[in-house]
Amino acid sequence: MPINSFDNFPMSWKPDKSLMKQPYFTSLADQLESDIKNGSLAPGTKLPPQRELADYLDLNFTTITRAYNLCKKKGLIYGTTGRGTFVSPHVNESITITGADLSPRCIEMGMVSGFEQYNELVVQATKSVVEKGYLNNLYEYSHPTGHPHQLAAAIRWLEQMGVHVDSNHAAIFSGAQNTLTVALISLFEPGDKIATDEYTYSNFIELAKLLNIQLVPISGDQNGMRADLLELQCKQMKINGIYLMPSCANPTTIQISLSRKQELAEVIRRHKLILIEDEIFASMISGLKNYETIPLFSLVPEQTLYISSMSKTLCSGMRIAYLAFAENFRKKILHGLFNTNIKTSSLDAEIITELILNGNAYAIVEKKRELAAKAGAIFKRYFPECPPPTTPYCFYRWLPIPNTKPSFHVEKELEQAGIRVYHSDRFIVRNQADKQFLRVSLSDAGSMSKLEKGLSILKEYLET
Amino acid sequence: MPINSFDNFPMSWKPDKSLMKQPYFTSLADQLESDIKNGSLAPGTKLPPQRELADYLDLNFTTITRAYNLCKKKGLIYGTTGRGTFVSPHVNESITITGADLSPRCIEMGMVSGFEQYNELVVQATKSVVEKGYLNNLYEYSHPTGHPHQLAAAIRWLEQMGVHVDSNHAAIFSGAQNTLTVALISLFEPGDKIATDEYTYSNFIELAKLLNIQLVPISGDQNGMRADLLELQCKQMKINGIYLMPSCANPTTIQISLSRKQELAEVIRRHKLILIEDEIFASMISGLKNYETIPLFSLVPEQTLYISSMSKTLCSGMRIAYLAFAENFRKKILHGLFNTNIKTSSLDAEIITELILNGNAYAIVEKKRELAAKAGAIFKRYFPECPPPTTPYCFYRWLPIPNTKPSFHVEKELEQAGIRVYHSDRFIVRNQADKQFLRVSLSDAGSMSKLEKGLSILKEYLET
DNA sequence: TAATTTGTGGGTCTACATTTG
DNA sequence: GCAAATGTAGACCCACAAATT
Repeated sequence: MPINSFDNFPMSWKPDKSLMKQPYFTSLADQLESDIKNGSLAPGTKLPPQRELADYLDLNFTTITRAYNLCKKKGLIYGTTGRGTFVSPHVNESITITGADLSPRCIEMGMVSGFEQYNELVVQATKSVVEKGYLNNLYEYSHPTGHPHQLAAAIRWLEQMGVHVDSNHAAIFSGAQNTLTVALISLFEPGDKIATDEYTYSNFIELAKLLNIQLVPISGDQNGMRADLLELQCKQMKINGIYLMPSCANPTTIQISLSRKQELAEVIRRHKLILIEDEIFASMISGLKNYETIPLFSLVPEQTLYISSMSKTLCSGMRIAYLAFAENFRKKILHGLFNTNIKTSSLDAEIITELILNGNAYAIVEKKRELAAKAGAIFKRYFPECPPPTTPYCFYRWLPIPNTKPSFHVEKELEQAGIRVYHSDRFIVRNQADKQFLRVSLSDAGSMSKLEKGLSILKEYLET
Repeated sequence: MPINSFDNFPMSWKPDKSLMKQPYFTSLADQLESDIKNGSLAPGTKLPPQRELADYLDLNFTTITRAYNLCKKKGLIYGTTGRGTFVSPHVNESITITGADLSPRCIEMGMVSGFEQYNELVVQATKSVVEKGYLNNLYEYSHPTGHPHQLAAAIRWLEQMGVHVDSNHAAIFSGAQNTLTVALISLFEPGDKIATDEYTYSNFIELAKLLNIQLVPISGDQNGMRADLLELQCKQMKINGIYLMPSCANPTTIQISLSRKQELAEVIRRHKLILIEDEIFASMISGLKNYETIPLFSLVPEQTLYISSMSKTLCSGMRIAYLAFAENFRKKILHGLFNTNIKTSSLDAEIITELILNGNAYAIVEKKRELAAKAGAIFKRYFPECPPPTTPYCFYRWLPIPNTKPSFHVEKELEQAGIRVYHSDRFIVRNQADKQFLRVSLSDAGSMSKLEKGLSILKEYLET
């Protein structure tokens, strides 16, 4: 997507003077919003500078600032001092990834919900929970953060990820997305800023947009987000938090190196950022000798929320995630939990607890590792030139593609060809990127042969 | 709580001039916040007028406005043109009702989770779901709004409440509070205003506070919120939505009469308010000849979200609620659902579905009616002078008490005496009230004899 | 009823920081 | 490395509306 290169001669956007009425700034913002929404202002377009528009409309330029601010709050545009104001990417399409509406003749390589082949073990756990005969207790209203024995299992699980907390500093939530929601609502205000990777998980981008929280992208390299650039950005503006997926960034598959973690921790501490450490894949590498990892939680415990999702790891139908938090977040997080969810399904929590206690959780992880390795090998056969993920057992790949077609066309054409994959534009936090990628899920095709079929369709598409 | 009657001579609040530094408005807001939080400014206190403070601090008065605005956004204070600016009620205590931390020797008459005696039927439903052998399907990631047969059951249930929608206009959520969260996030912006009764559900008050949504209390009478006052308020300011619990307001037990519903619907339509119709108890009276009720949803369908919670009705351990919505909310609501929850627990949804399909949902409702009637009769024996609820089978009572002690002392003293009940101050939306009440839950004592014990403790306490 | 008090909303001015050329 | 372009932030002024006296 080229930035409008005519710059401002003539003005890239001319509001209709006749529609302007007091209050001017809302009137202007409304026009801008509708022109963005109806498509006459495409993502990436540079808007006229505030002073120029003010001149044109015969207003003080700070009135334009106010109009732009309204749209900025809605995530429609963003501005950089010295450079200008631009229409945000994907303002019109929702980039949310839901797994819904897939045509039955299409192979799923978009969604990453994580190898459903071993749900049978979860079914078994369900049966054994039901047979134990204490369901009645679970069905009463109590223990909104989780029943004591459920929390104990959660803590045990977290310990294996290197996160050590007691039962007053952990709680059971309804899945990772729900945990993120509560975290953002509880600890941030509308208008706050959170640093993220340049590419990050689409549903987090959308959630931030919903809550009027601004994401500030920080560039990174093969070791993860660059700490020096984070430091720089923190000096420039008030950044309130940072969102990271250290063991396997979604979608880029980058794992943050230990030394980078230490550098980042330093900056996080210095600028008092609230760190949201979203670990969907930590369990895949924890316990592996060669991939020993330590959570950022252990480096800056007093500022970190550590999220361990069980949905991808164990079973996507179970909406369970564990959150570990420090004492200074305790009151706010629990307050947020009570007032947004009241509590998590006791039954789901119990089933996951059963899986942890009877050891099958580990069996599932082990089997998913095997599947991930197998699927990864297949992928490598088709795309040997694709840079391999820094993390082993990653459930998806980040495939560079030629920069020829408008991003959403690529998705559509591939869907017509019979596979669903997601384009890098869905994951982009702010600016339009110069490179393009596809996130290729290896875990949801349904079988290895379907995966293989899907990859061959993809390869053929990219070669023509 | 008396409004500070010294008015402003000397000023009720003097910020420390030496602490003022640029930017003044944040500096001032910070001082105000900390003085409210540390208790030196009590709820209800009238703050100095903006111009007076400005004079004192040698600033322009709109700079004070900005400082006040910051605190207003946080819900710490509120202002009325012509009258002044006041410290909000319960700024320091969380009024959230969670059911947690009840001392074991205390009888629960605070929480209203709703007669857990029939959870055995839910256990049965769980077993039969497990035996059916299609759990594997439920555990895969699909149908984020609910599986088709689950939605079909939901629609059937909603129909019995007089709400008619198709499967594209209903979705399954993780309980009523979660539905409210998604509704507020999806359809409102920070700073928006929602009209409510003068007393309303505490967790809704807290949720609104969390999301920076302002609640505007509208007075009512025995037929519910007064439509003329709503009209008046809508003319005065931009109100974006309205929150009602028509069949049984929590905590006041008032049922909105049919004619009042029609008047309210008229105002709601005229001012294009988004109506959140929260029906926890509709199922208790639906189907009863003498209490026929029609939902506001049927009067202004295009502007209404109808929430039917299953947690209180059927089983509080099941986090399931149904939401019915009109086409124009569809996109936003589903977008909100996907990005805050991803989806609801399929297992919980399936169990509730099973209960609806096998008829036991109705059996549970019928049995809870009996319990509610029985508990109500006991209550009447102890407190014959307490005005009876307009709704039959209400799970709690709204008991007027003498206006002698500071509100939260009453709760504490009663807890020491052996019962937990909640004081009306917890439910108050804005101003301090002149009358005081207790909300007395009849449904959670555990047994009728415990309830009776609790009521006798309460009676004794009130008589001394 | 008119005058006063008080809060709200919107537009303007100035200082300043960052990016770009 | 400086000047110009450009966005950001804070304070001020004025018009106005509602509540009080």
